[in-house]
Amino acid sequence: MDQVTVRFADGSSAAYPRGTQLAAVARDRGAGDALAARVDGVERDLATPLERDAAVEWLSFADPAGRAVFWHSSAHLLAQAVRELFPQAKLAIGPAIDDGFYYDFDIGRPFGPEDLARIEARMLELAARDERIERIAVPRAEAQRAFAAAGERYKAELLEGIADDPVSFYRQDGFQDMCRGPHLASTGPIRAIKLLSTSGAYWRGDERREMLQRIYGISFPAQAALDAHLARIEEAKRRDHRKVGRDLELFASVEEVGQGLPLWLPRGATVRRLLDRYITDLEGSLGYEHVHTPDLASVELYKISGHWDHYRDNMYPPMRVDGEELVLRPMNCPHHIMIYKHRQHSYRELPVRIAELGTMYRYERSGVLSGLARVRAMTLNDAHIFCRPDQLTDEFVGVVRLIQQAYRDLGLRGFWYRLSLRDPRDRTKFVQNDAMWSLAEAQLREAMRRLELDYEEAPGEASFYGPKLDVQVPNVLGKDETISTVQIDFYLPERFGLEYIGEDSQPRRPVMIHRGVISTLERMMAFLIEQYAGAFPLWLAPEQVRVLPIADRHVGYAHRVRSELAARGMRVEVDASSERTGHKIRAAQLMKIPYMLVVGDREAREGTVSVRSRSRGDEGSYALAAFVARVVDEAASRRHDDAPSAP
RNA sequence: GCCCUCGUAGCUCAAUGGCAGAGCACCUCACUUGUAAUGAGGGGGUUACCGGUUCAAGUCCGGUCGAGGGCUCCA
Repeated sequence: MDQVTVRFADGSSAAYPRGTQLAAVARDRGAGDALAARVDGVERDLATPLERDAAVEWLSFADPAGRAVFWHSSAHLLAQAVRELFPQAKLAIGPAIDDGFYYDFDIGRPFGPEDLARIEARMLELAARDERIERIAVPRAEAQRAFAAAGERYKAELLEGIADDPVSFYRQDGFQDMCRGPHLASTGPIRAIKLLSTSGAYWRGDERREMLQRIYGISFPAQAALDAHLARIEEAKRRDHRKVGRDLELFASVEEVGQGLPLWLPRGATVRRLLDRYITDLEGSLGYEHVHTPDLASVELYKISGHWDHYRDNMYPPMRVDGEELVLRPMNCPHHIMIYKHRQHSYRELPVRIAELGTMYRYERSGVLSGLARVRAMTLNDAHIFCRPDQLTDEFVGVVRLIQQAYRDLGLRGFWYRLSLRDPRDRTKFVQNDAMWSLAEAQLREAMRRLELDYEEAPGEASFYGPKLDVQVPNVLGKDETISTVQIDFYLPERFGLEYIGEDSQPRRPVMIHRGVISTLERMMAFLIEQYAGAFPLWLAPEQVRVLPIADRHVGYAHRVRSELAARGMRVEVDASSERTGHKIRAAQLMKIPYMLVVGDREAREGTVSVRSRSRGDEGSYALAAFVARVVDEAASRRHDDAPSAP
């Protein structure tokens, strides 16, 4: 009785004849949607025979790992279609990514939109044939010969980086590609495909090497899922902060001012001021001291900090005046350090928390600029905490609590924590001081434990001077963005010779924490615009209430209503145009103004307002005083629970 | 910076190599309006910029600038 015992993820187990293929087990277990499987933790094709007892976990399209298999096979299908349509194409790499797949080709010319349509159509034809995908083992030498004969120099180079002999290939319908796998059992499940874009991409991500042509695509087991995905992309476009920023008159970029140098229009500047006040007040209540420092500094300051050596390429070149070399500051920390150094500090007064919404200038390469999200002049919600080593954990915990509070008020959700640590093997990217790193990393873990927060560790993602916590927030497309960051720094205190006087009246070295909570005002603005589709919660709305008089004779009463609200700090305008009420409502809705107050004969006579909410529509009549009280209260509560308005 | 795509009125978009147009917005006039667009009229353009091909260029070609999608970068 030659059997193997299989344990499944649900805890059950079953016995099968040795050599049974996973596909047969899946059928037997009713796991018809399995695309591949994890066998003892290793991903395998369903064609894999079971040769010994094993733990098996099915991977379907519902699992990230299953999707990766699906998209990886889709990438092979893309390569097959391109190879059939462009026989001269040389293949590079084609992995699955978070949202689909891509494949890099060298075909000696770029792909155009018509090419994408043809390739996509060919992929669908190939998938419909439901060809079997099989894994084959090819002796290394044979693969080398084949690549050389076909001129597949990229594949040949990839093979050099692989130690296996034989190496695995996957073959479908006469097309084959060197690949580790696993893959789908056949091409049939790939029923809906969309090729989304083409772009240039450097071979191996190295800008000194060949520029290849990359095709991005996505695929699904069913058309409905593809349609839903494309609808999400459309929704993201509708919310794009660059479009909403223009439509709602929040900010503008003009060529005459320069690349990456946006102008904040009055409405956008209002939101910016509100964010500035909000975070400044919150920090003030938590013991931060706000300062103002200049946007320029002597280049000497950055030579001391070490930034000049590490970061010069991203700084604007120095201006020479009166024998001095000045640079636009690319960060604020050296200025804050000088404020700390301005006088002596006792161990009793630490921690010192110096904060500033400081404007910084970074020379970003032109290709990376994007709306407000990536600019060359930006104002960072920055602060530097100078503390004793024994205070580090407490201070770190305090910063994380501050972040949590800000996210509650701003309505940021779905975020997670990433501890970015050094890669101990990379001796060039990180400051060399093993004891310092170990201590800092241990203290961060301890703080996270005390906060009872889950986090992921990301080795190699630390900054050069110390480990950090990044708070990742998913944007409209579900992609994570780093919004807040808390960085431990033992390095700059050393560079600048920072001190405090200890209990024993001897000088000691403080530790620094660099932290940004709401990122730069530019990036936070971009993020919030997209999150709210421009329909800011009442407390952040640039115009909170608009009064709509029915006819000219009601304009006087409308202004009285406006004054009552303005006296309570509300931002209110009157639409005194000669349009019909429907038109005024439409205009206010399109500007996403939270409340519209319709006032006519009845309201003027009774001292009321007819309230319309942008999200809930007509809410009926309110006594003016009652509405004022309600709306003032709602703004103070910073509620952000009203649904985004329809387009 | 590199690859590709794109650049027409404030916005969204038309215009086979053959007279630069529409809707919205703006201005004027009339209407005095009750919960998502009242009607009529008017102004607004070196078709991003520079050069070339052509009898003729928004359209074709080259360059520059800018934007977008990626690559690279993000201490």
